Amino acid sequence: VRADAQRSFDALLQAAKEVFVASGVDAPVRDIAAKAGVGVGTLYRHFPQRSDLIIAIFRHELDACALAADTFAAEHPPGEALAHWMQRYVDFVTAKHGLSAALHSGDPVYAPLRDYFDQRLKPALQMLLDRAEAAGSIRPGAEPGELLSAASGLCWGARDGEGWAQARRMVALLVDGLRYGAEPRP
Amino acid sequence: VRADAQRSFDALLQAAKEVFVASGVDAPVRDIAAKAGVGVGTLYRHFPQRSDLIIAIFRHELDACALAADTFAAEHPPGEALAHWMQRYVDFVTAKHGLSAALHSGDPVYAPLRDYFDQRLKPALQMLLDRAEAAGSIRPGAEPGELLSAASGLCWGARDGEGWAQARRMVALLVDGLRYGAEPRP
Amino acid sequence: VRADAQRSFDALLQAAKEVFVASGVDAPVRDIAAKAGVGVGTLYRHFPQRSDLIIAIFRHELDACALAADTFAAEHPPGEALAHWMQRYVDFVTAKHGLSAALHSGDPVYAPLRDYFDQRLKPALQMLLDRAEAAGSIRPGAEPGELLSAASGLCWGARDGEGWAQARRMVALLVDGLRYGAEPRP
Amino acid sequence: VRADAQRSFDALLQAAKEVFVASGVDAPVRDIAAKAGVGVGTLYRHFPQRSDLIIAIFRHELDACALAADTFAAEHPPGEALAHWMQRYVDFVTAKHGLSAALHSGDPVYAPLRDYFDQRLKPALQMLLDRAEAAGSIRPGAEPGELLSAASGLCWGARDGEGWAQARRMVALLVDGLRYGAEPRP
DNA sequence: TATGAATGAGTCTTCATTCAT
DNA sequence: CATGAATGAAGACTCATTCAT
Repeated sequence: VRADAQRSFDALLQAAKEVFVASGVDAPVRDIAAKAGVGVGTLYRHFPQRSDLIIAIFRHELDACALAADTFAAEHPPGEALAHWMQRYVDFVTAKHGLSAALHSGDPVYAPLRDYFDQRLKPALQMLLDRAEAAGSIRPGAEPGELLSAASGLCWGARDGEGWAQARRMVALLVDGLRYGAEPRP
Repeated sequence: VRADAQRSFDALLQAAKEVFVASGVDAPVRDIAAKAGVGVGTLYRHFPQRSDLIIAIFRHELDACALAADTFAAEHPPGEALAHWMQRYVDFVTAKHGLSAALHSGDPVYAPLRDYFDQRLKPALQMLLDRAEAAGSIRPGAEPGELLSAASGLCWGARDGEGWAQARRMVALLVDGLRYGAEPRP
Repeated sequence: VRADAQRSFDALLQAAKEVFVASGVDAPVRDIAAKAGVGVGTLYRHFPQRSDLIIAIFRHELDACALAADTFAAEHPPGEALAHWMQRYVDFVTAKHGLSAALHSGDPVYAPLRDYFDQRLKPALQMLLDRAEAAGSIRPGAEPGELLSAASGLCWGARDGEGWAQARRMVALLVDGLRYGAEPRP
Repeated sequence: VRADAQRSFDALLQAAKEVFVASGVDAPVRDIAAKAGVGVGTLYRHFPQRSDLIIAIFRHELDACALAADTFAAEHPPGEALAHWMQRYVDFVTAKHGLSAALHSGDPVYAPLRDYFDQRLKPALQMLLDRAEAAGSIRPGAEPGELLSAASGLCWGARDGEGWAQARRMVALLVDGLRYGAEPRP
């Protein structure tokens, strides 16, 4: 009995993703189960705690986001790579609507999640910042942790397409702030 | 009986202020009524919507913040006035714990709160933006509503002193973004 | 607003009495509320804990049982007063079907019930034991808490008249056990 | 495959024994299966009804308890044999925590169990009573069925070591009651 | 006008039982 | 035959909101 479980697991993950986007991370458990086409018992079997589900979703997409940093770094000039990745991060955060709220909640259950977040994304952004700084595209002194928090904040409440577009504009503005006062090098 | 009503009103305002700080703006209605020493019915009489209560609490300081725009405009060069006021706005938002959460929640219950917020602060910021733009301190096209939302978002989770300092740094960075690409005029 | 509450309170008490007899003290909260013709919220308002409801039902007769100790002590010789009261206690327990079950369940929900039970009946029995012991009618060292538990246990399943008679015989036997080895004094 | 089935059967019996002691006869089915190291499906195959499992366990231990009567009768004086066996009976009942509840539940599925109970234990206790009575260690007229019920009741709620000790003390007290008023014979 | 009692929908969570693998 | 995943009914509890007093 393996295929069933895997199918349920995947369905739950997918359903939770969608429901969290639509209703936030505090959405009723029953809604997620219903959307996945399984009983609530099945949800509880796979994810005893709500945070288990959140973490499962978060890790998956978070990895993809972190990996994108390398791709962008390889395919774009330093300054553009940074800007692009920040937009990519916006997509990640807005898609995971409410997950940053969980991250910031201070609840100790999310401690591992915070650690994982820092562990994966901070180095990725740090790398992009270093390259952009070395190229003189941005001024020095940017702190990756702060920028990630800030960008998350700028995505706050971005549920619809307009909110997403606004978040992208504001993050672009933030990146422009990094560019302000930079001394381009040859 | 008019004095009673006024007494209830004041007690509710004071109680809500304290409860919001302690438990956030989503605190149970009953807790607020209990702290005020009145029945929940009385609370609903004075504040039919939760947002009415929130507005009542924040109105005074929100007004003060809006008025500060004029002061800064009179006492500083356009670009600096804008930057200073944005920091002033950070102070307001971080002091009103949970306010930005309510603003961004998207919950229609808070619609009146958003309306009042926009009605007071948008014009104030618009004026500062216009002057800074006219002076060539910032590039054109900035949207006050977006900036207010963004700055609120940057204050997300800023409970302690460090969070406040970070919020100020990030808002300063955002303002630098506005400066980036501007063409200074004589 | 007093008549409503009283009406609900009484209805709940009456309903709970009937439901407990029919389905035991673990009957669904909703059943009791339904039988009383009120919402579950009303039940929780009056009786936040299930044990509060049980206590409310049993309190009156429990008090009467405790008071009987004084009466018996005044009207009978120490040894007989003890024996009589233990039979009185049997009547109380057998009449309150399910009470001892709740008392013995070990469920922390019933802790307040146990406390009240101990608070009322332990001192009453202790007094009777002290007097009987002082008179040399029973041997020393009897523990009131144990005896109450034991007598409750002996009433287990005593629903009909025969069960009641048997319970009385067994409790009498237990009291005889206390008498065994006593050294009568003048 | 026959050995597998037998192994599962035995494991389930042993596991159920332990789980019933720890959590009572209403313990989750899953716990028993888990402790036995088998799936719940296997449990249901061997014991379609919960009562089937209870009965299977009960009979085994009940036989051992009944046989102990002969052993005690052979190795101790009549009065002591009775007292000892009653304590042995306490051990049996407390070990089978909650089984007496099932026995008293009135559920017709347990009728054969009740019959078997009476058929095995009543004669055993009757024999001990007869011998003790003949020796003048106890007064005449004791009814084995009542005593068994009573002793079961005294074990009510005896989950921990202290409860067990108390049950033993109370049963000893009950036996002392039988001794009270006896006329020792040479 | 003030009160707070009443309502009941909404949520979480557990677990006996079935059945696909 | 064994497994354990899936199911979903059942029950406890909360709290925003209404309305009788």
